[in-house]
Amino acid sequence: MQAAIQTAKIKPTGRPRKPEVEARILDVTMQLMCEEGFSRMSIDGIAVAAGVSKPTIYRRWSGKADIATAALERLRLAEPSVEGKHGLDKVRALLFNFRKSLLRPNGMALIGVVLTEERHNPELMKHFRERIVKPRREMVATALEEARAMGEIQKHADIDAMVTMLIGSFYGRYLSGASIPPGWIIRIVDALVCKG
Amino acid sequence: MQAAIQTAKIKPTGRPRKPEVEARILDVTMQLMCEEGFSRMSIDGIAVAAGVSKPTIYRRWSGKADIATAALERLRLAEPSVEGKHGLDKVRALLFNFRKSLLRPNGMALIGVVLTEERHNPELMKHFRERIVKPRREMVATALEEARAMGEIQKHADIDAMVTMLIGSFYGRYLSGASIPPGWIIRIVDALVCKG
Amino acid sequence: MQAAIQTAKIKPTGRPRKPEVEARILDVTMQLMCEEGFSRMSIDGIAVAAGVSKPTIYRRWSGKADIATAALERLRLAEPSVEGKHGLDKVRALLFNFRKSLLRPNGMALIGVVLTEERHNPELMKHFRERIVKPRREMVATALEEARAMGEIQKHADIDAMVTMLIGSFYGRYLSGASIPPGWIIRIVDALVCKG
Amino acid sequence: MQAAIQTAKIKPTGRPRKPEVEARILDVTMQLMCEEGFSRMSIDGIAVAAGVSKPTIYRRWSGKADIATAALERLRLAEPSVEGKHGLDKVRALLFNFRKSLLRPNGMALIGVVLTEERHNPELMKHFRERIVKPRREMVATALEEARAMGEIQKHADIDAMVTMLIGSFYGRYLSGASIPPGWIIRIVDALVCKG
DNA sequence: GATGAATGAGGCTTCATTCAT
DNA sequence: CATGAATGAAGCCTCATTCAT
Repeated sequence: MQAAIQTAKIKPTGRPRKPEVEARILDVTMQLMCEEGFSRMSIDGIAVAAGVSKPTIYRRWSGKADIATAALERLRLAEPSVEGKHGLDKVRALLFNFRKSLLRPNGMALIGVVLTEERHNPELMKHFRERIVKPRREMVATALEEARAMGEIQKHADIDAMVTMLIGSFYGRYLSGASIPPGWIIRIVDALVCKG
Repeated sequence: MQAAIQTAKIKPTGRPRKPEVEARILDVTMQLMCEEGFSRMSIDGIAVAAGVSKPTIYRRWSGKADIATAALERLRLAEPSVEGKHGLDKVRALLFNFRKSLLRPNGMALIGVVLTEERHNPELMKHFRERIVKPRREMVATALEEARAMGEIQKHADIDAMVTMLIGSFYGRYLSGASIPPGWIIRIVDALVCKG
Repeated sequence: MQAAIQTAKIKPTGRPRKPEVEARILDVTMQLMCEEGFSRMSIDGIAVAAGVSKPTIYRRWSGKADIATAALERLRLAEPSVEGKHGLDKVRALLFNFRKSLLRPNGMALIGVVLTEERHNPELMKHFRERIVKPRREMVATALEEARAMGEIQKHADIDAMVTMLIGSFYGRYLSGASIPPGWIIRIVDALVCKG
Repeated sequence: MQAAIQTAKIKPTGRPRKPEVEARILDVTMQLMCEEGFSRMSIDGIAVAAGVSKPTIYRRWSGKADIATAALERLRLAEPSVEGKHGLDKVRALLFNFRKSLLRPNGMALIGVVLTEERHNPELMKHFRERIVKPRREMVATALEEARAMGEIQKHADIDAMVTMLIGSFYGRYLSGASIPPGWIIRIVDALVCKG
C-alpha cells in the first residue's frame, strides 16, 4: 500500500491519463453488459457511450474480455447501512437491501452474464463471486450467527445452508416468474425459524 | 365421403423432409446455446453441427431467435421416476434429480441464457419457466403437501416459500462457488423442518 | 404451320402439361420483371405468384434468363386499332397508343430492364427490339409514307429520322421528368411539319 | 477570438482519410453500376475493385443505395467545349458530344439503371435528371433559342419539343438497334428545320 | 409431371482490433 | 495520449438451382 502511494508520486512522463475516463468507461461497460450481455455489448458502443475513442479503451485494457473483467472487478457490494439492527432483524434488513438491488432494472442480468460467460470468461464469474456473492453471504452469515447467539434460532442451525437458502430463494423466486414483494423476506425467514 | 374425409391422411406431396433433421437441429441448438450463449451461437455453427445447410434451417424457422425458441419450447422436464417415495423422501428424491441435472455440463448455462436474453428474447424465459421451472416446482410442491399431510412438516408451513428456498438454494450454492454434494439435499430439507 | 398442327395431334405420353400454366408463368414473369427488374426478380417469386412450384418452372425453361427471354419473346405489340385514320392522323393515333402504353404502370420499366441486361442477356434486348420496337416503328413509318403520298409532309422528308424522333421524344420526355400530356403528340408532329 | 473562430481551420484529429479513396470508390461504383446494374453490383465487388475493405465503404455511406446515390450525385455533365459555335451549329456540336457519350461503353446503361431502379431507389433517377438530363437539355435549348434569334429556325418553333425530339431521337435510335453515325445529327436537325 | 425439401454460393452488414496521424 | 480511419473475419439471411418422392 505504501509502495503504491510512492509509485503514485513519481511524476509520469507524457500526457497523463484523465482519471475519470477510466471510471466512466467501466461504468458504461457494466451498464451495457447488463443491458445487452457480454456478446452483444460492443466496444464501439462502450466508446460512444463513454465519449471516447476505441483506442483510448484499448490502451487501457487488452480486449473486450479484459474490459468486462475490469468492470466486474471494480464492483463492490454497495450495501446500505443496517446499523442498529441485530440478529434476525439484521438478517431481514440485509435481505431487504438484496431485494432492492435485484429489483433494479437489469438486477438479475449480471447473473445471466456471468453464467453465460462462465466457460468463455471464467474471470467474470470469479470476480462476481468475490466482489458480490461472498461479501453478501458473509454479512448474512454473521447476522445469523448473531441471531443464534441471541437465541433467535436453534443452536445447531446450519448457518451455511440457511444463508444459501435465504439468498437462493430470491433467484428461485425470480426464475419462477413471480414478483418479489417485501413480505417475501418475512416468509423466508419464518420458514427457517421453528415457531413450535 | 364423410368417412373418407375423416380418415384421409392428407397425402403429402413433394419430397418429404428428412425425418430426424428437425430433432437434430434443435438438439444441436440447445447444446450450442448452452455452450456459447445465444449471441455467440451462430446459424452456421448449428448447420455444421447438425450436418445440414443453412436454408434447411431457415425453411423451418424464421431466424435465430425462432430456432432458439423452438429449442426451448421442446424442452420437457425429463424427471426420472421417484415412484415409491412419499413425503419428504419424495422431496429429497426430486431434489436429487434436480441436482443431477444441474451438475451436468452446462447445467446452469441455460439459466444464464434466459436471463441474459430476457430483454431481447423474452420468449426464451417464458418457455423456460413453463417447461422447466413450473413443472419442477409443482412436483416439489405436491410432495411437500404430501409431507404435510403425513405430519412430516408443520401444518401451517409456507409451502410456496419452501419450494422456492429448496430449489433456489441450488442456484445460491452454485453462485457461491461451492460444490453441491449429495448431502446438500439433506441439509436444506433439515433446515426447513423443525426438529424441536 | 400445318406440320405444327399435325404434331399437336400426336398423343403425348405421360401427363400432359396444363397449357395455361405456361402462360400464367410468363405473364407473372413479365410483370415481376417490370416491377423489380431482372436481378431482383426471383424464381421463387414467380413460382409463388404463378401458383406453381419451382421445378415446374425449371422443367420448362433452363434458368432465370431463359424464362425472362421467353416472357419477352411472347410479347406482341398489342396495338389498338387505328382503322379509318390516314396520313398524319394515323401517325397521331399510333403515337397516342404508344403514349398510353408508356403511361401504364411500369410502362418504361421494361426498357430499363433490357438496357440494364443488355450486356448479360442480350437476348432480352433482341426480342424487345423485334417484338416491340420494330413493329411500332414500321407502323409509324408506313403511316408517314402515306402522309407523304398525301402531300401532308414534304416529298423528301427523312421518314426514318422522323419515326425515330417522334418515338424517341417520348423517351426524352420521360427522362426529363416532365409529364406526357395528350397534347404532346400534336406538338411533336407539328414540329416536324413545315407550316410555312 | 472572433478572428480565430472565423479563420480557424478546424484541426482534424485522428488518422486522416486516404484522400483519393472516396473518389476511387465512387468511380468504381459508377462503373460497376453501369456494367452490372444496381442489383448485381455488390459491395464486395466495389471494395475489391477500389482496393479497400468493406468497412471503409460503410464508414462513408450507409448502404448500397446510398453509395449508388452518391455516385450519381457526383456526376456532372462533362461537356466538351463548343466555344465559337453558334445557333444550329452549336446545337449540332452539342449533339455531337452527346452522341460521343452514348457511344462510350455502357453509355446507355446508366439510363437502364435509373429506369429499373425508379421504383426502388427514386433518388437515382432524381439525381440523373438533375445532373445529366437537365443540364444537357438547357444547353441545347439555349442554343436553339440562339438559332431562333438568328433566324435559323422559325419564330414560333416549339423549342421544348425540339430539344426533346433531338435528344430523344438518340434513345429511339439506340433502341431500334441501328447504329448512330455522325450523320445522324445532320439528319435530325434537318428534319426539324423547314427548308421550303 | 409436380411437389416440397435441400443445397452451395454469395450478398449485406457489423465487430473486434489495429494503424497512422 | 487521443483520435478517426482501416481492416479481416464472421454472422445472418436469400437466391438460383437440383433432388427425391
